Amino acid sequence: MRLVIARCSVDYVGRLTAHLPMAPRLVLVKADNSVSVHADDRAYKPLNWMSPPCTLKEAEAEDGGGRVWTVVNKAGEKLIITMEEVLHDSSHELGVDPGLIKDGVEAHLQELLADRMETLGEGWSLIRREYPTAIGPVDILGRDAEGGTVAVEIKRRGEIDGVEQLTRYLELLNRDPHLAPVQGLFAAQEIKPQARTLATDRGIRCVTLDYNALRGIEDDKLRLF
Amino acid sequence: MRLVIARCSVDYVGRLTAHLPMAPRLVLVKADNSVSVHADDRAYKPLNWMSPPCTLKEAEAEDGGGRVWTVVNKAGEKLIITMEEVLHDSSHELGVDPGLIKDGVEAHLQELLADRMETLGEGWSLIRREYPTAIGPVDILGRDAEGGTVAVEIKRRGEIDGVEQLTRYLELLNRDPHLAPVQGLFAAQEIKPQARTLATDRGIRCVTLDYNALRGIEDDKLRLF
DNA sequence: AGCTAGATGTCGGGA
DNA sequence: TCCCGACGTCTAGCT
Repeated sequence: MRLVIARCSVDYVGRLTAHLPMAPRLVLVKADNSVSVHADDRAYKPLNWMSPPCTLKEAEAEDGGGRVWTVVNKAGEKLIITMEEVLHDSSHELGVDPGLIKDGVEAHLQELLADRMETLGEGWSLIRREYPTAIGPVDILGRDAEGGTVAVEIKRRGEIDGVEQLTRYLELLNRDPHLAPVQGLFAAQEIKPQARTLATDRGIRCVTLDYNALRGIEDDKLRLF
Repeated sequence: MRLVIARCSVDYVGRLTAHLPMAPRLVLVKADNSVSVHADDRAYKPLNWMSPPCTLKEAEAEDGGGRVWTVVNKAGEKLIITMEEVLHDSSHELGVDPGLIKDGVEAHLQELLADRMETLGEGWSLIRREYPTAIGPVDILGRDAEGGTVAVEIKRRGEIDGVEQLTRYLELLNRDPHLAPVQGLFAAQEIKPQARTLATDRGIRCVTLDYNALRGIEDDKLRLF
């Protein structure tokens, strides 16, 4: 990891064309040769960057007044950094990162729900997770107390495109005489009003999930063993 | 801008729960108090971060063996960084960035197409760009050679949600007796197979755009003046 | 390698 | 403020 603070201008030519006028910025070079240019605001997003795999070439400017970095990737996208004045330049060995452990994403919600179908409806049971269809897998396919089929779409945040997605699945599943009629259920930790309206209009039931409660139930289960 | 290289562990509790085991990393603190934690790979995305506005509190660890940073935002999301060993710590004044100048984005495609409706179909003409409807503006509304109305949705990459969007517009526009029947056209530099299938199934024609060719035509036009 | 769907998406514009 | 669509989306997982 190399940290350079420099007055620089930046040009990117690739999927679009972009230019940054001369100003002091942080230029970050990582072990994989990737480069990012940061201003002194916004945590997440660099002003400009080149993702790996890419190559970095460092050269003196023609007028001798600074350095020019040229970063190129396979697709021919190019990032050119012209440094007028270098204020800081240090390198550090970090090694490979052990990586991030996440909890609470959609995949996890799906696991929890599949284990506790009865939180969706009394007497409901699981047929299978990731039920395959021609247009992609349905998050959960289940059976209600009367033996009817239920297709469940799970989102962390329920928005219109999630309802559209479920609608497409339902249309397809309802063509299968073994399954039809298939009921739709839209489950999310938070459902946007527009999504709820659209779902209700299409006869799709909405359920908001309490992740902590679900996890709590799971924790209780684990505590029994 | 403050640059810290440290052996640290990180915990995030907010929209999800995430944990990073103790390892050497870059911790970046920007002038707006935002914090990001970077490993030595991937240019774009930090392992963990807190977006502004947020507050940063620095304290000694209870056992005196290091520092603990607590970053909190309005929503109560929390990022906790425990530093066991600080390998580098420097601060730099950068000032406000003059900002990025972009060119060649999506809006440009729309401009180009509006100017060259005949590339979409022989004898086609423009009614207007950003034609307003109750659910948002249609990218281009035009007329075909027979005087029929055409709604055009433009994307750089054509995917399913773009087809859904156009479908909603068409449904609405077709309720207007002055416009109906309205034909749909899905135009993009690249159209994904699933999107093409869905569009075709709904009677929406697909067109792939050649940005360079369109721009070339425009350049030729300019060269006349 | 190509494709699909998820994301702590982030970011900007308009109602 | 919320809502919605664009983004050099990025990224992981699967065919």
